[in-house]
Amino acid sequence: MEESGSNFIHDIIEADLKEGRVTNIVTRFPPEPNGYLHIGSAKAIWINYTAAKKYGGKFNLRYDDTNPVKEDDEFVRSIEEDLNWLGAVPTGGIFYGSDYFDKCYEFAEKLIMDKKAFVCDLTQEQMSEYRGTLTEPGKDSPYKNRSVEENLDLFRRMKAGEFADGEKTLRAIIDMSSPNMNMRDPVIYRIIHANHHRQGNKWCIYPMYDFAHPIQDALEGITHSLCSIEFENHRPLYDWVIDNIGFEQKPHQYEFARLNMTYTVMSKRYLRKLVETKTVDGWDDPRMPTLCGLRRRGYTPSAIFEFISRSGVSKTYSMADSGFLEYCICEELNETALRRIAIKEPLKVIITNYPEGKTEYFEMPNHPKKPELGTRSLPFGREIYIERSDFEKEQILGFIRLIPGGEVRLMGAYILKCTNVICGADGEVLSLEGTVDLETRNNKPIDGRKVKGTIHWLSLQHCIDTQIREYNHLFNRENVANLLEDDNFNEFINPDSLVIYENCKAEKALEGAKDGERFQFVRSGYFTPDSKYNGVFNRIAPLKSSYKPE
RNA sequence: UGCCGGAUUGUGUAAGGGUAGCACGACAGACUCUGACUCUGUUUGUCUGGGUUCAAAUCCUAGUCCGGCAACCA
Repeated sequence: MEESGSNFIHDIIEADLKEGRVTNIVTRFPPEPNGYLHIGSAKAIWINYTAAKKYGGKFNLRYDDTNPVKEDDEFVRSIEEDLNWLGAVPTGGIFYGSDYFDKCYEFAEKLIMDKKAFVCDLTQEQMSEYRGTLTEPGKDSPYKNRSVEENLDLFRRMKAGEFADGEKTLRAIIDMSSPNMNMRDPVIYRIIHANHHRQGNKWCIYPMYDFAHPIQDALEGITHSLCSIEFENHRPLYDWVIDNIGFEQKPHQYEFARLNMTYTVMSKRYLRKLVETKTVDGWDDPRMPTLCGLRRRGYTPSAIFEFISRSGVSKTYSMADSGFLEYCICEELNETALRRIAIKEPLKVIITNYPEGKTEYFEMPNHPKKPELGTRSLPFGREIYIERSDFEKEQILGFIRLIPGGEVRLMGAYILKCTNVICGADGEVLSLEGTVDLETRNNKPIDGRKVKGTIHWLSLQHCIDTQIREYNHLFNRENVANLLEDDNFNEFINPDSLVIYENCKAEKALEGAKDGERFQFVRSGYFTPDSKYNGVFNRIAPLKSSYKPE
């Protein structure tokens, strides 16, 4: 992961460094272990990781696990796996927000003693009423004037488990008339009698994010706490906590725009829904924007970071073109992927002028522009398969493939002429007959005639069976982020987001292709073996085509 | 009718008083035993109105539009 380029966050860091406000940069990635990481998480990782790296600082991973009912070890493991895969090493260490619960508790008591927090008995409904609205100020809780002693006693009894969930909360004393809702005496501790994935039953009171996060940042010596725009309104509260607890070294929060992409959703809520409704084949479905989905699809961490890096960082609401992500993986794979032949919809061709039982071998380059990547030999025989779409019964404007009586180059082999079309009763093409020009092995036709098209082929005797899965946009609308409010997004699901081809043929060299290997299937796209199902190749991305049928 | 942000070509992002640049896309052409890759060229932009200035995307001002905020979620 390179730290090339710059953005407004780097400008801030450079100014802080220059003015001597900070010396050692420390950033952090604070995922809540309540779901799988997605490409938007990768953006947050990249921003934090590269900011620290560029300025010689540290990058922490911190599981933000302050709510026991939502979090799970399963997600801790998946986050770890995804981070490993990305190669985002937490140079500053791995932490858990819940490991700071003792500290949080201590600071909460301090706030009480400083008359900056009180125990409130209001129910959730009541609190909502007291809070006011966006345009009207709230009013003070009737419990706001409890004495320090009473508050301390009550808070300790909350901790001791004397009260039921929701019976009491600890609230910061700030300002019920603040235009910022977050400052209207926000709850900082609530009672939850639940088993915590890491703390077990040690606690029955848990700090809220707004209280815990600045504390965690301060304790870890985070200098720049980078998060997405939605937390912008929380910054005053973040600063309030830091100031009122009295940390000497103050971390500062800065916000950037989260990643949105066309034709997909990024919120955990909707991703979960896609999984739960079985719209997709799990969190790692290759159509999902999750990191495990992208991994299974065949994307590389480098392509993902290239995409994020080149997309830039700003505070402007934006919608990244998912075609650009595809461009980034193709750009990389064009350089690195070995070329192979696979045929999605095979059409048999019998070469009538080629001896029965004869097999000859053609050396095919593994990469057209990189001879150092070697060659493999491809057997050729009297019966071959070609791609059904490379044949047309009639000449079509702009079509430069095989037609009856026409010629086409068999890639790396001879020029083939179609001499006969065998059709079924309904006119469907069953197979072809043809002849090859034996003079054209490694040669252009001697009579100088021009043969424009080149198609790929496979010897019927020597190929293996396989299945190919092509993936397209999950949604049929560019912007689905705003269209899902009514919860029935089924009508926006692209029915062709997964297309399975059952009876495909592939060259022998593809047999036993391993997890994580990526190939270019010539004239088709980039593919990788599926990690879940044997004998299946997933299409990572198609090759571009400038062929536009009229 | 509240508060906080934001607005630069189709998309994303630079330039922060001095020639609006880059990438992707689109279009046109060259090359090609992958209609890929590569190469060449073209196109389109500073939200609007005022103001300051020799000079404004940039500063001021008034609007407009967009995003976020009323969990004991993060």
